[in-house]
Parts: sequence; structure tokens; C-alpha cells
Amino acid sequence: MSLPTNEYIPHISYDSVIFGFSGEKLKILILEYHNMKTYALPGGFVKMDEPLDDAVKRGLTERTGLDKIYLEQFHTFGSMQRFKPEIMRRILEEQGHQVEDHWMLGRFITVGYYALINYESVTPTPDALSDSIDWYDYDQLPELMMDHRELVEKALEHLRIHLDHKLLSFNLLPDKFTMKELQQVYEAILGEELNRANFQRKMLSLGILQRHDKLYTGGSHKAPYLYSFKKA
Amino acid sequence: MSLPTNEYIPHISYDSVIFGFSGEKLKILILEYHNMKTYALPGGFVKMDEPLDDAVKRGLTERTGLDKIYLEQFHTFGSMQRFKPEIMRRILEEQGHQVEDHWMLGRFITVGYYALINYESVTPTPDALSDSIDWYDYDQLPELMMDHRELVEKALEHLRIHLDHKLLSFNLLPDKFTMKELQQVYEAILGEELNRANFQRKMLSLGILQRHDKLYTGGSHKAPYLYSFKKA
DNA sequence: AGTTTATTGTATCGTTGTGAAACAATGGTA
DNA sequence: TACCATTGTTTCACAACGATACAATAAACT
Repeated sequence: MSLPTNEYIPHISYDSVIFGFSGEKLKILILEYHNMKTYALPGGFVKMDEPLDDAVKRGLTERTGLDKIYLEQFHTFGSMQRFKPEIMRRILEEQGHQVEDHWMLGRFITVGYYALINYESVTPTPDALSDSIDWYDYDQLPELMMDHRELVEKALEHLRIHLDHKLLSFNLLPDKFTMKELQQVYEAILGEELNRANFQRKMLSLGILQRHDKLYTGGSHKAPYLYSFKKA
Repeated sequence: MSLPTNEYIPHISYDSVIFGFSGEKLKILILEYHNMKTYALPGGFVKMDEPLDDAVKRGLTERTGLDKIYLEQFHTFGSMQRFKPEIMRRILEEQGHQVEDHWMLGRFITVGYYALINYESVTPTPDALSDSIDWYDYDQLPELMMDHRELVEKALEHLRIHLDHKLLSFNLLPDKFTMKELQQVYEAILGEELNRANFQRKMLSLGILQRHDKLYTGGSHKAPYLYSFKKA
């Protein structure tokens, strides 16, 4: 895997908060630089003649193996606090790159995106500079480099506000799911418990759910229906 | 007034949609390049060691004469459609600038901000490249360069969504205003008429309005109260 | 087969929010 | 004093919502 050369626009980057959902928890994909014990969000750069959105999609596909991903831009970060050339210098050195006057040591303004993906369909793959990439529970994130924690918070804030508005929660679930699973996604994102009966009433009243066969799990209780989102 | 040199970050710009309100209409500040009959949003560039937000505030203060302005970032635009070097080349030439390899001819990713300001307190001032700056009714905007029309629409969309959430409409009004004026701001932004009684009930129930003396305009009818927003 | 238990689906009830309309108050004019 | 235009408030029907209760049912246990 090769390091980006300066066919890329200098001083501009993107970072992505990739949300997944599993075991009743909201999860985020985090890169690690092992030797430095440093954690970061997956990100990348924009080629000179490449649309910004395409650059982000390209990076996401590389990190996740997925092709069509729900993606939303939420904020662009341009403070000077995020200019920490020493960290980037050490990362480059660790990987044996020529460091003097390297374009990645400049100041970067970064565009934040978040993605919602189906946890089970992903095969996380590290990028050229990092050693591993793994899922972390949102409430057990390691300390992240630069302002990446702030990006996560702002992404989640944006997601919460738009959760109902765009009905995007289904991107975190498989094609078919139970009402309970859907509720758990909402609860994980909102960080609060919801009333079961009212949640069901609300979701069904929206008229966007298709009811399928029941799911017999073997549990000694009533079997839940499976639902899918109606395609518009 | 001098043209920016390359103490600025290349390939990054900002553009601002500056909203005002007057005569029951929502208005936007638009720059004009007279000789080219071209219209554009006020924008600018970010200095190498300058926070993005500061750069935008700097530009807004220069354009409006105002110091403290309600400002919100809404989206970053990075498509290739917005790369139109011929237009920028002609603008530079019109102003008698050296054009070959000029850094402003490169591709730009632009960060969109919108501002809400009190129409009456503004003294609009053109920038180094434009000939005039004027208020235009939102529903009578001239054709704008590049994707600036798209920026306006996206800014307004963002503003509509957050109108209630952050109660920011008061930034468009003087310190004291009548309920009717407040309603007119809402109607101008939302683009629809609202029920007078219900609007009043809603606003008063929020508990954020301070009622003052009545305003006697000389009209032969009941005088309205003046209100101001309670300072948090 | 009947009973029990855990879970899901639905109904009910009181409260709150909202749209539409009516009513009341009031500053000026004829 | 009657009238008009506008503003402030109330009313009423209805939708939305939170909390709770009730009904249905799949499997396990007697």
C-alpha cells in the first residue's frame, strides 16, 4: 500500500465517523498506530481533480469493503488547535517515510463526514499509515488524536437531530429486522430509553415499514414480526 | 484595497450567505462585477495561520461593518462543477491583475456559512475584486456565478431546519420588535403564512420574550406591544 | 393437554400541542 | 358616539404523545 503523493490538494483532508450497530451498542471504526499507541478516525485526502464526495466514498470503500454507503457531511473543522505537525511527523517516521517538508506536515482543514453501515457486512481494512482498524463502543472510545473526539461528538449530534427527519437508522441494520432491534438502534443513538408501545405505534404510523413473516428464535414467548423499510 | 497574495491557503475558500430582513422580505447581500454583469456571494480566503471561523468573521466584518454577527457553517462544497477558471481569469483581468499561474485560478473547495444580521445596522462594502454590493430580495436574486445559487438554497434549508431549535430569528430584528414583525421574519424564512393567534401563543409559551411598552404608531387601531428576547 | 413465563402486539386514558375560528380590547377616525 | 383596523386572548375540535394495561402467543414445564 503506497502513501499518497502530492497529486492531492494540500491543506485539505476529510475524516469519517463510521457508525455501526451490534450487541445493542453503537460502534465506531477507529484506526490505531500501534507503536505510537495513537488512535484516529479514518480519513484521507482529495485528489486535484476529484470531487470531495467521491474522495470520501473512495476512502470509505477502502476501509470497509462496502460500495454503497449512507454518507452525510456534518461539519468542517478549521481551528489552529488541530495543527499538530509533531504527531504527523512521528507517524510518518515510524512508517519509514521521508519527512522533511512533507506535504502532510502542513496545516489541514478537515471536512467531517459520518457513515451508517451494517456492522455485519464490513471487513475493516487499515490504511497506508495505520496498523489496525477496529470497532469501538461509542461509550468506550480510546483517546483520539487531535480534535477527532470533537468530530465524533459533532457527528453524533448531527445524527441525532436528523434521525427522524431522514429515517436513516435502517442503514445500521440488516435488510430485515425486528421492531425491538430498530428501537435499540434509536436508543443507542439517542442515548436514552424509549417506551416500547409508543415507539411501535410511531414507527408503524409512518407507513414506511413492510411487515414480513414472524421470526421464530426458539425463545419461549411470542415471536416478533420481521420488518423491512419500504423502498421509495 | 489590495488583492490577497498567497499568504493564503490555496484551494480553500469560504462563501457567506448574509441574510437580512426588511419590508417583510428576506434579503441577501450580493456582490457585483459590473463590467462582467456577474453576481456572486461575498467570500474570501483563509490565511495560513488563521482559524477558519476567524477568516469568515474577518470577511463579514469587512463587508458589513458589523462586529458581532450570528454565524453558522452549513455545508462544504467540493464538486468539480464549481471549477470555472475562465470566469475568475476574466475577473482578475478586468481588475488589471497579473493572471498567469495566479493561485486564485486553481480549483477551490469552499466552506459555506450564513449570517443573520440586522438590516438597518449594515453599511455594505465591496471587496477587492468586486464593484458593488447590494441587498437583493431572496425571491428576486440575479443569476449567481458557479454554484452560489446552490449555496443560497442550502443555507436557507439549514436555516429553516434550525429556526425553532436555536431561536435565532431575533438576529434579523432590532432589539425591540412587535409580534407581527417577528411573525413576518418567520414567514419570510419559511416561505409560508402562519396563523397569527397560534404564532403568538407559541412564542409567548416559550417564555423567552420580554414584553415592553406599547408602540403607538398613530394607526387607528390597537397598539402592539414591543418585545425583546430575554438574555440567557 | 393444561399451566406458566417471557415477550410482542395493541388498546386505552389522560395530558399536551396545534389549527381554525371566534371574541375581546383598543387607538385612532368620521 | 359609532366605526374600523389591528392586536391580544379564548375556545373548541382534533392530533400527538407518555404511561399503563390488556391481549396474543411461542416455547418450556408439569
